[in-house]
Amino acid sequence: MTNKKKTVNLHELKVSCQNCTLTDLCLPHGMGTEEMKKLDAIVIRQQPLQPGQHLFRPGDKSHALFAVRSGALKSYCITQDGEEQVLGFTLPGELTGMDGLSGGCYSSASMVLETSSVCELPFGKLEGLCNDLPGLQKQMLNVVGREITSDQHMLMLLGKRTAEERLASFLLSLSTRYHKRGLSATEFNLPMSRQDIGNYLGLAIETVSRLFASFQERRILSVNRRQIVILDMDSLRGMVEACVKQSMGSAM
Amino acid sequence: MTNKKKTVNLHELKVSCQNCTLTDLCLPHGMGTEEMKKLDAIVIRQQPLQPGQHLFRPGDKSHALFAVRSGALKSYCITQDGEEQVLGFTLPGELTGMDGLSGGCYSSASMVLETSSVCELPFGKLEGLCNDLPGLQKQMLNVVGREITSDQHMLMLLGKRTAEERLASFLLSLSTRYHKRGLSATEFNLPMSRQDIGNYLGLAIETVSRLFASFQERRILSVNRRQIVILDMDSLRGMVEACVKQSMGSAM
DNA sequence: CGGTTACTTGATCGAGCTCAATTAGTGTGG
DNA sequence: CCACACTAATTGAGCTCGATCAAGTAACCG
Repeated sequence: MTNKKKTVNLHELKVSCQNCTLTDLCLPHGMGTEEMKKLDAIVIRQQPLQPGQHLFRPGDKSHALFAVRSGALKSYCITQDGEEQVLGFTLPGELTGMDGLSGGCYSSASMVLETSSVCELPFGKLEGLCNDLPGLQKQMLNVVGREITSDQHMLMLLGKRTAEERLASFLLSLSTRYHKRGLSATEFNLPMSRQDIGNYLGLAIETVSRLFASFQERRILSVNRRQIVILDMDSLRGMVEACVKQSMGSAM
Repeated sequence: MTNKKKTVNLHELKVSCQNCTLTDLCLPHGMGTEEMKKLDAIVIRQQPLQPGQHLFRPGDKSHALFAVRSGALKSYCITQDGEEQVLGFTLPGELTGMDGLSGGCYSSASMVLETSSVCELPFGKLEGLCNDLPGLQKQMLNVVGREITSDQHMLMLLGKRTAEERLASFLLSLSTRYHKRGLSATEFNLPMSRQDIGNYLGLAIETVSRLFASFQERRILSVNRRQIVILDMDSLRGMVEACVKQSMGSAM
């Protein structure tokens, strides 16, 4: 770590915002090269993180947003009686830590699910930069607004939808998000456990398992542990009569 | 409307941000007099609105946030199968319209529940002002962050809590919010119908009604149609083992 | 008044939870 | 390489909370 300055520099260069393939999804959406360079200057890039590691925990002094370059995170909070409540998953190109924007500390935790590479965007510097770059300020509010719309979509899901509709909606959301990222919309690996899925969707783990089995029987999915192949996208879509047409797929 | 210029001016003066009793809750929280005057200049004040009127509907081009001075609003969206999903209620001192920050249009509707007076904060002017007033920019993100935290609290409620816990949590939230506004924490009128409450909490209207009856039997509440008196606050609190300790009470 | 809407109360039923047992991966150490 | 432990996931059986269906009551309004 003390040797090889050059290697580190090369690495830094390679992962600058300009060369990142996530620009369409991440903060610098629609930015010019000059603007992106300025943003680039404030971004802190961490070493890849391992499963189980935390970006932050509830109560931690909040200091930054985090952009996921690769891997996957889950957001959750802990209820007073010690239960975990999964709030969402953050996939490449998406941001987490927005609940830290108010109150000076995070109200949720963010945990790494699979080896992930993450960019850190310090609030203070971000705010300062917003004054220079009106586009960034707009984009910040845009991203935060998407988060709100997405949360509202989840409220609808939990309030009104059956177990089957919830899982279908969840799978479609993952599919859409992976597809945006340039990956297959029909074949992907779940980065999270059944436990996490059930918790997130407000269902018992057994219900999730049974639904996967049922979808498989009906030739809608092929499921092998965490490997998912969507065989009948239309059937899934048919189950989801959502309001905010798949806005769930945005920064969650 | 064509006569009486003076009267209008007097009215305008009276309802300036400086004289508003909501400063502690609304956007200008922690602002100096000068800053508040600038904010004041961009605020549009509408005539009082009547029950049933809409501030906006899903799909409307989004142009502003709205701050409620008095009265109450409900936010909701419509699912594809025509059902209504209530997303939240906006009480005095709180903002609505944040889901319009992304995508150029509102994804939800905002409807007046009881005669309300509302301030309109145009996005464009708000953004411009953020450059002048770093405090405002911070406060904007703060308010939006609170919205996110609050939505996350609802996710937990709908995902994990029983009908009883949901209604208890809802009543405590109202109590807290009215109390902040200087009103009684124990006696208030519900601005919304049982229908709206049930819809919001993901419960059937009959369940809500039965719970009110049950709470009354147990001397926790006194309920007369929409008049609520909380008799045993501790019992209510005991039912709520929430994570983000009553952050639900913030701008919803 | 009669009609409409908001709310309450009762009776029944089922989606999904809970409890419990089984199976399939994933290391770990000898 | 295999036995062992441990966790993740599946599958089965019964039960419960809250939804649904249905009927009745109370406020409101022209």
